[in-house]
Amino acid sequence: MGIPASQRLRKQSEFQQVRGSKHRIHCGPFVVQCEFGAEDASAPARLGVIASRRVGNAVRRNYGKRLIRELFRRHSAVLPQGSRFVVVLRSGFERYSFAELEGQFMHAYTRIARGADAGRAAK
RNA sequence: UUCGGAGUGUGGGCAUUCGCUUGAGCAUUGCUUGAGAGGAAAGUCCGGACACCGUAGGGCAGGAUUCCCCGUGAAAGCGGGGGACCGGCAGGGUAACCUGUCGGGACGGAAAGUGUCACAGAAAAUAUACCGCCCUGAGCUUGUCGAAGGGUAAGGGUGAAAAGGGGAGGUAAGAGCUCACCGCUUCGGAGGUAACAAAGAAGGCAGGAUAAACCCAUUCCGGUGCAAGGCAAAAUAGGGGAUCGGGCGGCCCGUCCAAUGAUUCCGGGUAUGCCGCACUCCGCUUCGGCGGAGAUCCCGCCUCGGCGGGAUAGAUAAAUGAAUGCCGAACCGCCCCUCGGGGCGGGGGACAGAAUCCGGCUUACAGCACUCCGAAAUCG
RNA sequence: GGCUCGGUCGUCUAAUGGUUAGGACGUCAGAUUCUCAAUCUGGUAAUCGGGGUUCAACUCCCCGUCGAGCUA
Repeated sequence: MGIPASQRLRKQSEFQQVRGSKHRIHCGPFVVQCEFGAEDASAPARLGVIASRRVGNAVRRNYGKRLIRELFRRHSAVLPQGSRFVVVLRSGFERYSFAELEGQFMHAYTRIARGADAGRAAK
């Protein structure tokens, strides 16, 4: 799977900070939330995945987390640096193939990029 | 042969590329190389190892255990055999019951004591007289009448359960009241390692069920659980109130510690990293490792007993993955067809993810293989 | 991860092992009203699943399942 431990969110405080963010995008099988400029501008983006018990048993939860992390790893180069992401898995994600999930993730990314540009322009 | 059920085993394979966790090496933050989920890792139902609680000693309370023998195991448990009991079937018998066979499992004790047994029924545990049967019989309407008193558990009906069975004698009617048989109880004890129990003797028959009701007996159990526990760092108000002994855990005795002591409540802060922890033990060490011994698994050799080599998951918002290609079972569609199968295309694997470790139990499980049981069809 | 507790109509709750599992709110039907509300009457509706003990189980025991709580 995807990403080293240094690029994962590991503390409850970090999760709660991103969960309070306004940037939230629904895309069917999952929800993406992000926060820009939380870290150093040169640091790579960091990711945390939330899979509640509603998603399924331990096998399904871990499988979903692996898929999301793999998507993050493939496209981490184009994500804005110094940002934090939290992906909340929803039940029924298994109905989507890996390619479909990738399309959903890229769609979410384009909206994130627009939001990030708008945020920079507002400053 | 097909279908169904139960049990056991197995639990898709190979290659390439890109990644993750971790050990080692080189280098200095990159490269090389090794390792990387299960039979249930699950449920957390039992038993241990290990760690801490400053005493783990005694008693009570509480919890667990439960026919006998053998094997295995540290224990829990598991396997085999036997005994008694219960249920089905068959045979004998009027019945009670006996014999045989198949199956079942939390199978010590109801004769230490207490409790409960609804509804129905006269009566439910010190048995009882509703109907019925029988005797005496006031009375007057003299009858197949009958107030009242008494005898009776044979018959009726109720119930899950009604206090031995059917028969003969006996009687006013009846009754183990008496008798033989069967059953039962007590004594007994051939035999058996034992649970158990044959023969025999005595007794007219008591002693309903329930202990997965309290309980009694038996054999055992100190408590808490790796979020145990240790080290380091950081932060804060080392604050205020109450109690007077506290460690102690459910209680008592006992024991240990001790008034700048301890507990508890209120308010506030922190909840981070490392070790424990990754086959085990021993020795050496420059603390990085090295060597030896042992356990388990795999491979090779082989004189079939060993020898040689290799290996032993260790994460913590929690690694063990993704993509592509080839092979591939179930299943679906089409075609051929000697009706057994063959070809082409699609399809692409059940339950499920280590969390201190180990042993068991329970539960989930597609397909395939094997064994057993049942049903149907065909052949002999 | 470890430990502990619980599950009763749609919801909140009662029931000593013993009647047809009771009550309130809800819901449905009827009555009342010109209509609605309120009110009255009646109905509907449940023991988490499986097995065992017992004459009889919501209750006792075992296995599973779902859901809570505690624990640094």
